[in-house]
Amino acid sequence: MNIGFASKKSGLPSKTIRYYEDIDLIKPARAANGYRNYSEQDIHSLTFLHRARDLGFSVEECRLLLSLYNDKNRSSSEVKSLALNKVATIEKKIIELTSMKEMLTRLATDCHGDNRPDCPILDEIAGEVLVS
Amino acid sequence: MNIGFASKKSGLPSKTIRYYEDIDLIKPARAANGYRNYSEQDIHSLTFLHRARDLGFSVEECRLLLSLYNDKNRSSSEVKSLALNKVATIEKKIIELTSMKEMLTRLATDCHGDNRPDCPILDEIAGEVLVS
DNA sequence: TTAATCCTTCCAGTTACTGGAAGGTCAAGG
DNA sequence: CCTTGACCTTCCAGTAACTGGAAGGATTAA
Repeated sequence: MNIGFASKKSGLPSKTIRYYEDIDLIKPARAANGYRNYSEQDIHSLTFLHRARDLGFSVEECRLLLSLYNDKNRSSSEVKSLALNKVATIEKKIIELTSMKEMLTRLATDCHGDNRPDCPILDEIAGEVLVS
Repeated sequence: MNIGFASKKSGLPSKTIRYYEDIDLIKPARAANGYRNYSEQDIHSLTFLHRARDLGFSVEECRLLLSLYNDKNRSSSEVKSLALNKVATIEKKIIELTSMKEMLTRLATDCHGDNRPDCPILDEIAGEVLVS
């Protein structure tokens, strides 16, 4: 099947699918006219990639996951440790975003938000008084 | 003062300070030898930028915040709405990350993580069974 | 004088796509 | 048979916000 259909099946934009080929993630066959021709297995891989990306894995991590998926001698511990590392990274990011959010919320609460120029938000960004 | 000192004062790497000049955020004076020469006011702006970036504002938003900071006719409501929009964006991101984290945690819990190849994580990424 | 540590500019690379141009192919309708 | 529209192809450039490194000039201390 050609790229438009592969896109619909996998949920990835055609542009992204071509990009994945560019970086050697999936190489489809070619039809006589030069069009890409995706097998069921290819679609499977594309869907796998789509889901792994949605779970927060980088493209390089997805490459590894895909190779592990196709490696019948893999150790599940390798996959698990990838997943747990990702969880840790995500947790760190959540903590960081939460603290940013709390700070901004406090600043916004302090600001009356009308047409006058005095603004605690700017004052605090400018001043020494930022407390997280 | 030259860029190394400005870097120490503002907490921004010299590279970043030069980059901010490149994109017209802050233009310091130049000494006779061609070195950048930062005034106290420049340092103030750099510190402002550093903090606003840390709060999650994009560089373009920082440009706007800096211009508002220097605009004595500003309305505080404009600043407040920037802050509240940012809070909303951050909240969305946190929700997204939290759902990724929960999913990965569940997958990792289901995986025994030893030297055998069978792995529920890969199975679920590959299969139709992803439930968020 | 020389070595270390600044500073300068400029070019390239990062991540993961996305947009767009220029042009080939295919299926359907008139 | 021709045209039109929707596909497909490749290639080039741009995004965000830096970061690294090369090549070379300036300053300072020993």
